[in-house]
Amino acid sequence: MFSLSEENYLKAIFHLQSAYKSGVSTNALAEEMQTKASSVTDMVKRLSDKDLVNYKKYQGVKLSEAGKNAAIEVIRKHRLWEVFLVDKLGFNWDEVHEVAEQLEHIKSEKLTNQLDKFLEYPKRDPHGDPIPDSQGNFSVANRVLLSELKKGETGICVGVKDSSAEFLQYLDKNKISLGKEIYILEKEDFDQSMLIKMDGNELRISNQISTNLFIKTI
Amino acid sequence: MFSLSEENYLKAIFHLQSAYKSGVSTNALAEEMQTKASSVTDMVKRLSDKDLVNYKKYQGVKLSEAGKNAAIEVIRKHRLWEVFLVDKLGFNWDEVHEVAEQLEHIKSEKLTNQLDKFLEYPKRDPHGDPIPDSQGNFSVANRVLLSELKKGETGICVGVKDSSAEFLQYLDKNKISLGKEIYILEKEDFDQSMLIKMDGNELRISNQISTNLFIKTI
DNA sequence: AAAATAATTTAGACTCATCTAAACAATTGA
DNA sequence: TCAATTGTTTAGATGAGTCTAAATTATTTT
Repeated sequence: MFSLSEENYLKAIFHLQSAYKSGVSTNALAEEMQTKASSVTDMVKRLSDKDLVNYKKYQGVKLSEAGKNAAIEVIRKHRLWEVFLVDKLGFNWDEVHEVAEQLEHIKSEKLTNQLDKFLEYPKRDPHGDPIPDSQGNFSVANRVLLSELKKGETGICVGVKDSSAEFLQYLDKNKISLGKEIYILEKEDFDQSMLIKMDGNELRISNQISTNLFIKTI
Repeated sequence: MFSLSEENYLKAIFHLQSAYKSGVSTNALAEEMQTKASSVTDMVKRLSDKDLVNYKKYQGVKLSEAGKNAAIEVIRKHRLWEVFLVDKLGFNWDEVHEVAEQLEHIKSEKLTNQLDKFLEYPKRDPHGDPIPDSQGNFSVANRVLLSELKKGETGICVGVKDSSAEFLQYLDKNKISLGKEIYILEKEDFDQSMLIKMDGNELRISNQISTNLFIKTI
């Protein structure tokens, strides 16, 4: 079994690793964990002693197979609990993160698997992220950022990259939600903003927004 | 907010306090917490500094109003999660304790109250213990131990005093569950064992069993 | 390629929660 | 009542996880 802190580090390394496709640097991990580089070095050594990561001084850190499995298990629990909170307890998608951050550390295989069953084996969490199954397998999404679409193209909103409450509330306010069809009317060259059509209405979207919305093209 | 360890101490003091109706001794608390007396003294001092307990050297410890409220909140969460595990996730009543011990520390008022609502405001947990409402109020049960009934009396099984897996499994094996009607056919003077009638069948019950089953007389 | 800068690690300290061993206080009983 | 026993507290140490400040290594710049 791993400590709460160890699990959080493994999760953070997993996320950074898939974002940067290489060894994760101490500073990047410190930034992600909201802590100091020296604390990261200490923890990374402990994780290395437990063979959860491969670490060589000054060369960043990578998850071992065991570390990766542990990280995926935590992510599975996090996303299942998010589905529970939204679907069963009536939470909004911008309210679930902190609570799921706590629930993801509950240790009981039976709990996780029964929850999965109770929720009818959901494939994605409320933000469109894939949920690993009990074997740790999950679909790597066939999706692109809205910012990559060109004028005249259409896509369906399938996920968010930033799942901060602020961004999600912005989306709520503009009635943008998963499953919505979006058509690109115009795209400005100088600031990358776009004019989109959704539900028959026109809406202007900044680059900051379009680079945080995942789209499935149709 | 309180730490996991602080919450566990508050809960333990609450349970011992209502059992012994006076200040809780260091050794009793050490026994309940499965730790050493010196560790208890340390923690009790910290709780006292935070005004969660009243403590004077060598005179045991009592919960303050704030400490009592915190303890009740933890107990409320513990029992609500137990209901969730049994009613929604199909756990047996002997499997819920350790998981609920973890879930009871999740901090989110909204979560607790929405869970309560989702479960339709249950009054008792799977072991028959009362669940405090969001104001901390709960019915102090009008119940007696089975061992207190006399020959010829009848009662309904409403709770267990010992909720260890071993005891609960014994009850399962003998088809004793909450709601069952029990009639006392015989009571032995020398060992306090009793012959009971339940579901039309006769069953011999040792004193150890009858002192751990709560009954409502009818 | 040496100097400046940035990234990383080490050293030493802190808090929380625990422990053992020793000291001290309270209770019991001869 | 005073000695023995039991209960409780203190002193000092430990491990996890964190911090600051200083030292070390890597990378960039000139």
